[in-house]
Amino acid sequence: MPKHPDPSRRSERSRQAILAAARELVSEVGYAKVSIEAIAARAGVGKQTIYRWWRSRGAVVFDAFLALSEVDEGGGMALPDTGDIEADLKLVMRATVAEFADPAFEGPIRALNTEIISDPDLAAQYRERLAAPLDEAKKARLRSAQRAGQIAAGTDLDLALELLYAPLFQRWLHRSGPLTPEYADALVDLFLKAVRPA
Amino acid sequence: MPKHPDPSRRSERSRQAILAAARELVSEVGYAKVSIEAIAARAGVGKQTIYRWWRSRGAVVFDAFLALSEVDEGGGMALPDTGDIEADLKLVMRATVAEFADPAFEGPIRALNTEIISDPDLAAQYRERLAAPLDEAKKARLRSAQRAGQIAAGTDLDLALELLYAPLFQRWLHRSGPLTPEYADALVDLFLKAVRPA
Amino acid sequence: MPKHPDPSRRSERSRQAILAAARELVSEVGYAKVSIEAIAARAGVGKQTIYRWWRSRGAVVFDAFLALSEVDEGGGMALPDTGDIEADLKLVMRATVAEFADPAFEGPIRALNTEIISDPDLAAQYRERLAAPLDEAKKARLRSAQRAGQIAAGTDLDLALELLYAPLFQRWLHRSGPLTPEYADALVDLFLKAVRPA
Amino acid sequence: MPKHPDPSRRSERSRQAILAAARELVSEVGYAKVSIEAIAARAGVGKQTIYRWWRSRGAVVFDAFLALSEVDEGGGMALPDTGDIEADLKLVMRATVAEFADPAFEGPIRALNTEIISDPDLAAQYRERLAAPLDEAKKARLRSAQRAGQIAAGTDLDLALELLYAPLFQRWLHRSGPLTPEYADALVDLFLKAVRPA
DNA sequence: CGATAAACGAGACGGTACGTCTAGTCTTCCA
DNA sequence: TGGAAGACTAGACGTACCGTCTCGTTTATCG
Repeated sequence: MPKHPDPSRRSERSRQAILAAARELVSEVGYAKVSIEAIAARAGVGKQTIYRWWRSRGAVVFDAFLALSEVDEGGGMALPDTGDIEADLKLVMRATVAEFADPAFEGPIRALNTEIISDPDLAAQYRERLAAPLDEAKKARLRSAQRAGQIAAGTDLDLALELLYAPLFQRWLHRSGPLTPEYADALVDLFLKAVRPA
Repeated sequence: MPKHPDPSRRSERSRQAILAAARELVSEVGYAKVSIEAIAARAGVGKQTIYRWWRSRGAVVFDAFLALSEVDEGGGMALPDTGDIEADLKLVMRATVAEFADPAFEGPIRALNTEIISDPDLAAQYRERLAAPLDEAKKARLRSAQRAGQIAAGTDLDLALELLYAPLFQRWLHRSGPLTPEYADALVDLFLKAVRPA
Repeated sequence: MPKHPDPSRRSERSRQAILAAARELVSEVGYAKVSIEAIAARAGVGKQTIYRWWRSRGAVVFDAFLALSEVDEGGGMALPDTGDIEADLKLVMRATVAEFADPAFEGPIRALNTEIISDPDLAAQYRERLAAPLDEAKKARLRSAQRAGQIAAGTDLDLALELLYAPLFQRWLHRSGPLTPEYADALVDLFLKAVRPA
Repeated sequence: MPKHPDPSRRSERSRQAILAAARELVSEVGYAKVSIEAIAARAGVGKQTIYRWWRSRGAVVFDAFLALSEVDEGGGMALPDTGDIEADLKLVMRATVAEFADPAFEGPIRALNTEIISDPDLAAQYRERLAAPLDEAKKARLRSAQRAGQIAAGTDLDLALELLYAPLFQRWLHRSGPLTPEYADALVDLFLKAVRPA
């Protein structure tokens, strides 16, 4: 029978120290070389305290970055809405392209995806805690465009979102082509053609 | 100065044994738990023989599956071309959806992507040896549709291909939604709207 | 400053539970594998309760067996005295030999000696609470033999006792020879030769 | 099936480093606190190299001291033989008493006995490699005394040896009395009385 | 055709990290 | 307010692999 520790007695101080140590180590030595041993040492924490609350090294690091992202965005979050869906989307997609090109994001995001791919549990957490809020914000903008008659009324917004973002994501993940502002623009153009009202 | 072994003296018997052992072990215990030690033992081979010819565990396993795929497809490969681009694409996309759902492919493909994400070298090999031929076949079909006036003349086929496949790939990778024949159809419909002639 | 708990408030129920748990665990898994953790869990007691009242794991287990032995023998205890010192000693030594051969005694006694060797404190307790009463009984019988003129008047009884028992003990401890009734007899013969009146 | 490593490939350098480290650590921190981890670190050796060649921590430390003792004594070894068995034995026993009192020997010998008590394997090694040669030398002296008519012809020399040494050993092990030159003399007197010719 | 040099199987080596276990301390909560 | 419960820091346990490094043993050209 597996022991279930009592979360009410959990040390918040240790939890924070562990997440901070994980973040630091990832950016210092890279995700692949971060060990639970090193996190524990850096955090001034017994290894058991990590094993008690996380299933795996992946889960710790994942949590560390998720916590970071959740803090960053907080609750409210919205895409620009000038009324011009094309301009707004190009702005956003160019920003996204730039973000993916940022070496500081590169490592952690790739690490995140590495974990997500083969761990359905972490994938679910990722969707719920990170992707879902972002997607909702994006869909809000698309809905606004729908109301403005710029996007067809019956469009499946989940599918539309994939159409817009997945090409960019895949190109980045597989390094199968350059990520430029022009690419972002071309993608938006094609996307808008696909979803415009008949 | 790093020693460069002479490929002409390489033992083909050992090479085959290693790749076979790698494949077997991946399907038996899962990619993450396959070790070079285990591959060597299973193949009846010294560890050094693996280190001599491959850079990393990822490279071995990658090679093992690449070799498998390359054998499967051989040289020629073409998508169906009945003249009806919509019907042809839906057929292909439904088949792709089914393939991704196959548990036998699931594991290895996820493992492959795990390696690719953080190893640019393997990513390049993947593109050249696996993705490129497939993409070429797909682009050939799209060109045929272009000639038939079903797809706009100026369309960037690389981008178009991403528009068609990336949404499916991302949904599978992140498990962010169901992969059904209906999904395949909806994706093709949206895609064709995006690339149809003005 | 070390806290000295008030013995008057000590929970007798906990004490008994701890000693019982210690005894059970020793006979179940062997002395070397008994941990304070396991004793506390088995006794349904907090670890601190053990640390409060005992100095070490050895002290707990030692106490557990000492308590047991003290109960067994009670107060009165005497060697047989038929007037024939040779016959009486051979009887006693043969019994002792048999006791050492008993597998049920083997483990605990070896464990006891392990602790005693390197912990002077436990050694002192052992002498006072276990060895002294036994030795006193044995010396009583020797004194009786002295009075009967079977043992020299000036004999140092402490040394005599060592002469009689230490060879047997050492042979058992080091497993340096067989422990048989014949051995007991031979030992008694030699002993009596050493201590007989001039 | 337990793996049996090939002794011919064993690194003598590592073996020596391990034994030396073990000896150093025992005298620095005491036997009880010596860990395999520490020995490996001190010796500049992987832990596996220790586990490959020794069964337990006890076995390593044991070997370390046994190796030391074996070197010390070399092959030849004999007790003094002036023709006066009483004088010779008193000399030897006084020396033995002094040796046991030496704090530098105290620790290691107690540690040795701790291991021996509960590990029959080590006990056997101890008898063969350490005790047997010493006992043989002692028995040689007793045989010489037998030939000189100072000890009864039929005496069982193994038993006699125990009679002579076990009391001293037990008193030291259990700290049950003072170890003085006078004690040594008294012991020899009693011993000689036991074994003298009828 | 015999030497000679490479790749080979095997596996010991110094190491790192694993995940588990226990020590001994500290904290919380209950009776 | 003492004691059960158990989370905490610390660190050893024994195992699994890492990548490197000898060892002999094939093999396979070349002199």
